[in-house]
Amino acid sequence: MAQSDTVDRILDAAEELFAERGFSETSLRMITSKAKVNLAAVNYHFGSKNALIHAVFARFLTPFSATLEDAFDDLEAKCNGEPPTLNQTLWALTESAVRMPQRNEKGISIFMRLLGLAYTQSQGHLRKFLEQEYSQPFSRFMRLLKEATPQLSAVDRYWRIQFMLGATAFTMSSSDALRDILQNKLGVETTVQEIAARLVPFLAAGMQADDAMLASPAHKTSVA
Amino acid sequence: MAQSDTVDRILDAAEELFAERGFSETSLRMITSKAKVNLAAVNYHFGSKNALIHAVFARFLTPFSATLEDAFDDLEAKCNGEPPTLNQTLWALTESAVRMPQRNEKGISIFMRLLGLAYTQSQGHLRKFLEQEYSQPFSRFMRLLKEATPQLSAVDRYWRIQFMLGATAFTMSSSDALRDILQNKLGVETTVQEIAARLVPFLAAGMQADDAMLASPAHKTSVA
DNA sequence: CTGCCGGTCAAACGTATGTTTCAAACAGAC
DNA sequence: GTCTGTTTGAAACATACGTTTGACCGGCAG
Repeated sequence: MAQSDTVDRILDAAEELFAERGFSETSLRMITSKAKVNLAAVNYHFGSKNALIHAVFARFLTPFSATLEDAFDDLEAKCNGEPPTLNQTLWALTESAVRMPQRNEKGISIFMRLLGLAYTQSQGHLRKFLEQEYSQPFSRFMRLLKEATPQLSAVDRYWRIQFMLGATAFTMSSSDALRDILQNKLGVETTVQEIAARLVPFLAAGMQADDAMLASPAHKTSVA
Repeated sequence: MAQSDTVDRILDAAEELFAERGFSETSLRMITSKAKVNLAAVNYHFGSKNALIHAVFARFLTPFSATLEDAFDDLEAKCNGEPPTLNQTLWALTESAVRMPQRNEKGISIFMRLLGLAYTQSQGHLRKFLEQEYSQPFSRFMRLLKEATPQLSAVDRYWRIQFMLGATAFTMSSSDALRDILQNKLGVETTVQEIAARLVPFLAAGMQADDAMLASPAHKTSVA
């Protein structure tokens, strides 16, 4: 699972602990004892705890954003000229995520949880780091979304994108727990891929919802 | 804004600081100095920091769950026998939330953010507290959702409820930041009520999405 | 062999945290 | 006024944290 190299052992342990417990709630001492390295090693190799957090993200996010750019290239090439549909865009994203080489069986769900935490725990430094390091693929994804939903007003699209992000980040960030619950209650096994396969139609439908009715709940009695 | 009573001043300050910075990232000294009370007052009146967190939630959640039960009562009475629709159920929830008497102008958005944090920050004690204190209205909401979506399999419904929760918790938990961004980018003002009014159709559409296509992305080229 | 250098180690540093202590101030009852 | 129980106040406590230090090790060039 882990190379004997100190740096990788630290990254592996940190990744897992951060995902389990959050950033502030995970101490360097937990990390170094799980990684079986000396406490000082973190500051020696990374400089600070914050820098370690950044490194954990960079290790996954850098190859991922490259993969994603490729997927978007392919998609746009295949559509020559026409803007890709919403479904196509969403699938390009989820497939890129799923296809990433995974360090272990938990792999992607760990990282989804980290992304969710990054958004929720208002760690200023992290948000700044992610924004200025990975703004390009993010902007591109936003542009594709815009072109795939020309019928939406800018404001509607803005909010619905937030809703999509929320459903995704939240679900993925607790996908382990949710999978376990489902396993116990209904005896069903689930993979991250299957969750994604359920999530995408949900998102696409919500994104393209027809909101004839808005603002007031006067239509409470209206149809399903 | 706040009574001169020590307990309330602590609760007000804690509520605001927790919402801004999270639980672990907010120290008792921040709270007591913002509330202009002595440090020891927290442990005197509440017993511990965790108990203070619980009290912050209870102050809002207890009256809210009562309001919600009433709303569900009304709804079921109005439908005599027939199960309420998905839209009706969702609106009953959001209206109950919006109608809660608010301590100040931030009111509900602060509390939405706290609820989001409660779910994300894996503070074991908090989740346990919420589950065993407010399980009844929660179960009732789940039952209504089930009756409003009989066409869904148990597994589908399970996941889609998670998606709804995610979109809601996530959006509300960062609703302040999102509102500010929107204000700066598009010059649009937004209230929590308006966000809810956009969210509900999104959720309803996603919940009732027709997933003829599932599992495999072979239909990548299929329609919007 | 000597000198060096990247890496590891145990120990300590300074600071911040949640909690406790105990005396002082207060309020209401008698 | 005095007594009694409750609430505040300043200070200390013990612990945990992120970070720094300086000694130590092992391989390798000269």
